[in-house]
Amino acid sequence: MNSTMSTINNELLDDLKWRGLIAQTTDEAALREALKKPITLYIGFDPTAPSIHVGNLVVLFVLRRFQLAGHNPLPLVGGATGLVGDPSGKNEERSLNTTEVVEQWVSRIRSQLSKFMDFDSKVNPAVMVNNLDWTAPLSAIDFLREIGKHFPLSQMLAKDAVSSRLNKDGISYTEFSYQVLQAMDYLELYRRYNCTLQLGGSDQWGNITAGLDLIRRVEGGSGHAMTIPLLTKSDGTKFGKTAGGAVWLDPEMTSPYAFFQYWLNSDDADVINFTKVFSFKSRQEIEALEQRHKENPGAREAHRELARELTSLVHSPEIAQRVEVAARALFGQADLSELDEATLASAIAELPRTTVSMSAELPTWVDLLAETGVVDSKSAARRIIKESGAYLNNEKVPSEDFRLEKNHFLCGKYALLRKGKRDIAAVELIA
RNA sequence: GGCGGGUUGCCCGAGCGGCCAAUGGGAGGGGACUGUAAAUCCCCCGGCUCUGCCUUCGAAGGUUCAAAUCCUUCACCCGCCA
Repeated sequence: MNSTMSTINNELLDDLKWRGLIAQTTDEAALREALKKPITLYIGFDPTAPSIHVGNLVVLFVLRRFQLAGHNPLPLVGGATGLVGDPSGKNEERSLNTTEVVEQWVSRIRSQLSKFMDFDSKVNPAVMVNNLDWTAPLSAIDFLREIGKHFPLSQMLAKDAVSSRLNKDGISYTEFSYQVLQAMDYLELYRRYNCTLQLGGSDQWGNITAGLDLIRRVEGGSGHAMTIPLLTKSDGTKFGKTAGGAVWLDPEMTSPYAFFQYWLNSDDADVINFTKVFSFKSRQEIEALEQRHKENPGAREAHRELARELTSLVHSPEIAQRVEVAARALFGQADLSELDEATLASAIAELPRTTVSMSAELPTWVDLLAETGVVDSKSAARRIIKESGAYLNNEKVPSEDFRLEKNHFLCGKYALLRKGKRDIAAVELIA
């Protein structure tokens, strides 16, 4: 991200509203007024996994929109809060990760966050912060005297995240304290950077307002809170989940090919909403796109645009280009045997794959599919064959013990395994 | 502390000595129809060296030819009484 920053954009809140990105704010008129000048704002990301996922992108992109509008973003990675565990939205206590693991996740997430912010702007550079920096040096006694003293227990217990847990399986003192840590972050950023806005998912409201209370009590200051709605899909299922789990940004965890496919396969009913949330196209562009989508959904133009834009942003324009070409080759009507070796090789490079040796007897389709991880077990692979959803080079696999032969390899080297309509893997024959 | 109820496959939830890898629903998967969409219909849905074998019904023991189902202890949850 290196474009020159636009001047302060008074339309920001209206644009966010139009995109459906505002769930709740503190005094909106006051926030609107404050946004006429550049302000400093933050969002926290806790290291609960080695990578952030597409769900996290929703709020991260809102932070980016603020920066594009001329404000000063502080992406925060929760090196401290990640060690404690946020009870918000969780109905049971989570087990703690080791400090080594969290430390490693912090550094990975930090570098992921970096890709979406401009740290070199002369006007409003982003500043990466880690709450471990001010939390770790604090002693338990100081914490209790300087911070804890300002938290009335009645208010802490009234927070949704806490009270719902008290009515269920209970909550540990550790997770109970989470809101205090997050409140302390806001206070600390208020002091250090005059940060006066915290963004977060809608389940963060309680934690954010805890911070506002603390700022008022300790500094007599005030700030704003804004939450972003949970993104939902039209069919009611969770956004950002596939059969294989979350859609991650880390290319090792979700391949760029799979990432691209995830967006390309969005429901027609969702694709425009997703575009509003994830695309940095203007309202005019999106409305025009929506028009074309409605007229001819089968063209999948909106899907393609969304997949392209996001894959370019998250991975790179080159990678986006590559996986799109690969997908086109693999899904094209064209006979696979007509693909030239270079096209085939680069398409296959994007797929889950395995290799077999020329010397030994060639394995069965079942073994190979299980090996690539497209199915969970060989039983599952056999089942697919029985249900006639198994393909080798786009031809149906007839029986369970179907074995590959040398002449199956396209260009003498590659074979394509497919499960169902769109799950593809590759086998490479090596000497 | 006392009494009673519960803990089942990814989730919810039946089963209460053999016919149980375990009813049903949801999620998920395959097929048909399409547009690498949705809806709909049909089928599948623990694993394996697959006409059989192995591992699952909170944990560990026990009774029995045979247990998810009975007994004992432990852990956690939920009621009612103190």
